[in-house]
Amino acid sequence: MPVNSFENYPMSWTPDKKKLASPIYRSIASLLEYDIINGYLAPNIQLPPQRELADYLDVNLSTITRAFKICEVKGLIYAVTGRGTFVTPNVRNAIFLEDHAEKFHSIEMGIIQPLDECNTQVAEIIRQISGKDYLETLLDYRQPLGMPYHRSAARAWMQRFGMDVDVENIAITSGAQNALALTLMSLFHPGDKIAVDVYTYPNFIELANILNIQLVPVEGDTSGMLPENLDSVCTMNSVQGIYLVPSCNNPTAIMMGTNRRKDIAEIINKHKLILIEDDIYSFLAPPGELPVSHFVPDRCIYILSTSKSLSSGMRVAYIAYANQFIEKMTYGIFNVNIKTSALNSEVITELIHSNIADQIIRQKRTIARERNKLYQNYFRFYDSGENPLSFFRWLPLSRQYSLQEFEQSALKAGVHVYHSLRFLTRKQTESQFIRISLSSVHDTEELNQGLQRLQYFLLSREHTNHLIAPEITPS
Amino acid sequence: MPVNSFENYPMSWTPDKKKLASPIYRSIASLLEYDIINGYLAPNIQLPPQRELADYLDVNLSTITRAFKICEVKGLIYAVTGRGTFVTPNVRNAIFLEDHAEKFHSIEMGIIQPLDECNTQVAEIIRQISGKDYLETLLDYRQPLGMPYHRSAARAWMQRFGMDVDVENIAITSGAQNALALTLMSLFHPGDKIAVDVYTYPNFIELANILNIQLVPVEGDTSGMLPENLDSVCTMNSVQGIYLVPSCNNPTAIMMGTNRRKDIAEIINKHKLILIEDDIYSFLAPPGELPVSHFVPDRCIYILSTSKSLSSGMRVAYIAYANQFIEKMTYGIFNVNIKTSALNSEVITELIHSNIADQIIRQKRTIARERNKLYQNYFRFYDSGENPLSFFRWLPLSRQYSLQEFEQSALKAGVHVYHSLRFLTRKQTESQFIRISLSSVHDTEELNQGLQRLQYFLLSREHTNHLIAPEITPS
DNA sequence: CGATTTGTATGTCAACATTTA
DNA sequence: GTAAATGTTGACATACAAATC
Repeated sequence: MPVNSFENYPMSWTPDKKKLASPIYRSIASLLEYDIINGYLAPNIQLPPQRELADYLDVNLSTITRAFKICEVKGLIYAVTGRGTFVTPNVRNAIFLEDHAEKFHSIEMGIIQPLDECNTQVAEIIRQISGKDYLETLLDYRQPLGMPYHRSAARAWMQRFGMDVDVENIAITSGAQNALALTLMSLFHPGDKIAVDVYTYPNFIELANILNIQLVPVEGDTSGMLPENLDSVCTMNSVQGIYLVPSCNNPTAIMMGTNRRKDIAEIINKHKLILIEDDIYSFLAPPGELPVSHFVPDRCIYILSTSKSLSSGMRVAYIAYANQFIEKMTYGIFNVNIKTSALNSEVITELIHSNIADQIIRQKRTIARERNKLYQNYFRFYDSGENPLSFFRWLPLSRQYSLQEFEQSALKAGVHVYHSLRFLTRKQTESQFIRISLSSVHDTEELNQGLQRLQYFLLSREHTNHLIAPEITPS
Repeated sequence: MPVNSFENYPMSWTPDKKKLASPIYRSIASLLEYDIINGYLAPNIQLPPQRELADYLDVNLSTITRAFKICEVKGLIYAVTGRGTFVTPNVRNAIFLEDHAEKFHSIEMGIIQPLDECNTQVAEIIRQISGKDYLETLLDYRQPLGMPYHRSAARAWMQRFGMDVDVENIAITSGAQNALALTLMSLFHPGDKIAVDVYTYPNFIELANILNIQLVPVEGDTSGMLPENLDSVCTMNSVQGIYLVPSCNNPTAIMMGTNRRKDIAEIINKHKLILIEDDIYSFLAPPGELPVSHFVPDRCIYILSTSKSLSSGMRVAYIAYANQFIEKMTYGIFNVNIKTSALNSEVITELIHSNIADQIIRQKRTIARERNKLYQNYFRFYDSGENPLSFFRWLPLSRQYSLQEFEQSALKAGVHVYHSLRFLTRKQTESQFIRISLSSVHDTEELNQGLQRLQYFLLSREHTNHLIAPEITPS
């Protein structure tokens, strides 16, 4: 091979050799960072192979590797063995709850709002509480884990979803995301590995990134993550934990059946994993289904948010933890939150005690059923294992798009949806999907319009004959 | 040098050579971690020099260095060039807000409650808000950083304390501890170093521990941290950040004067540090004092909690960040909290707009003045630079005690106070102190009794003639 | 499917910096 | 104040692993 290949095929980046100072690797990293930040290197452009650059600069290959590593950690570039190193396009996959849709007069089917129309009942409860004479006792600093009365309500609410633990193993947190953050901080270390579904909740991906925890994707089937695959992944990888959303995986809407839950639990025991079970959609699952945590009571963290089921604005989630984690979780809660506002927690407690919580859930299930029926007028469910009441649906695309290009075009076509790359924990990407939220539109009429627009948009884009929705029934 | 020196002086740790598998450095790190976690290596014990261990295991010196680095990042060991490597003592110093005092019929002068008697006014505001017809709009999922209206109120409140930034640079968080957690997660990496006062806020110490961020203590004087020392520490250590509580350092009560603030700011600029300014006690500082952040607007994180100043139960803090941090902090807030409850934020906003906030602060300052006056009937201020309105005081002890023994004895003698070791960020401990909270007792009468008990207790313990409070004036 | 390209991981060596005697 | 002890850093060589053609 010619040593001077870069003379024939000029390199995309040729740093000035004279500018190199000791330490060389830092020097190279700074030059690269400068050129990327100032736009001399366009997004997605391929950098020269490390060996070529090493040759060109007369330094060792590893020195380039180290320089690139610095920039990779900063998120400026990404590298794939065998393919090359590329400048990162400026996207992160966290989903923000801004109304992208409004800006374009688009219909919101991207983010997942929890049918906030039920908030009238919550407002009513707040009014009631504010009239109580014990109001002031909710305003102080004590009880970092939650007031005993509130933790009892949490226990009762958990029991309703098949999770039965002692009050000592329960705490109140400021929402599910907060509970996840606490859990990762308290029980895991940087570099630890957690098994996840191939497609999983993007904010969990982001959180793991921030805390330098590695996610190991595990393939699944119609019933969710495959026990055999989890087993082999753990055998090869020294995995410490597993994250599951069994009632309705976000984004695939897959619901884990009882047998699969037991099988997964067995592998969790075998490899002594810490189970992080995010049961935020338990209220959409068939009543009576037991959580995976039920089968591994000694190694579970069970998170039951009330944001989707009852009220998003209150920011209250319940978390249950196995005995072995009590101390660490207590410290974690204290060191991240000090505590969760008892006023908010009281509101949820009252909802539960007054049975309004049950009403709200029934209401939400009814609306979800309607909307899913409407969805099926346009597209069919992708997988037989999907939760039929899911707030979102998963639709395959017939060919490959770029995330940004696809979402932007859809937005211009009047619908806000999310592309599957936002949820992907693996590098490779064979098939592509979109996630369609059914719960953020204001009413059925708007949903109908959104689905129509989406169908039209897809028909125009997916110009292969292999159509995504073979049995489209125009409304 | 004899190669077999470890035969003469047996090494404190002799891992089994046969257990080494490839990769060697990871293998060694695991063995070490195992032995520390299972107690085979006592805290503070010195490990063999890296060279000895390399000799003993027949591996390269750098291989040991790498193995040790892994354990150091995990916080298991710490190393000092020229001195050696040691097992980290795993003291947890977080202070829990449980009522230790009640159990012993003791008077609470340990934890720092924020004079919660002002909560009647807060309760009144909650009642008002619950009657408003916009209540429901506070209950949804949007606006992760806070509603624009709330962020404007935050801006106004910050301006009152000398911090003037744009609304775009402000967010609402769920309390100061939460803001600190977000900041450390978003802007720092495991292994990074942050300069702190020798004695500092214990929950910050704990948080740094959890996130594997190292704290580097910097000596101070009557006016707080010394710029020269900060400078030299940064020159030697590659420090990335600095944490300050300038209005009233917890636990020393030291208040940083204007000139010192400017001088520290200069060093922050010189070393390009990230300033984390925790201005929770700004309402106790002389009006008109400018935050340190004011002098380093491009590298500051300014945290203004309302827990101590207005209402602890609402869990609302305001955070301002320099332009360069906007993106990272936004992601951090979203990934840890999703958002802070708008209901709580609305309560604080209303307190600010209705001027009740000002009233509360005036009230708290008056009570603090009284209580400090009472304190001076028993003990004198330790340092001339202390904030005279501080919610807590700092009292030197004349000899060395063990933390637990001292606090327990005091509890039995009827007072709950905290020993200085809880706040210490350095290993060595020459002088000892106690922190005395003045703001958690119910009234002046109770404080009087508590101080009396404490004085009596100290007189009986500090049986050297060199008394801590030479000019005690019995009440 | 096997050779090639390309990035990654591990171990080694030498120079350096700080602490202590 | 110098020498010894001890941890840190930068750079390199080699073997490995994944992607591509």
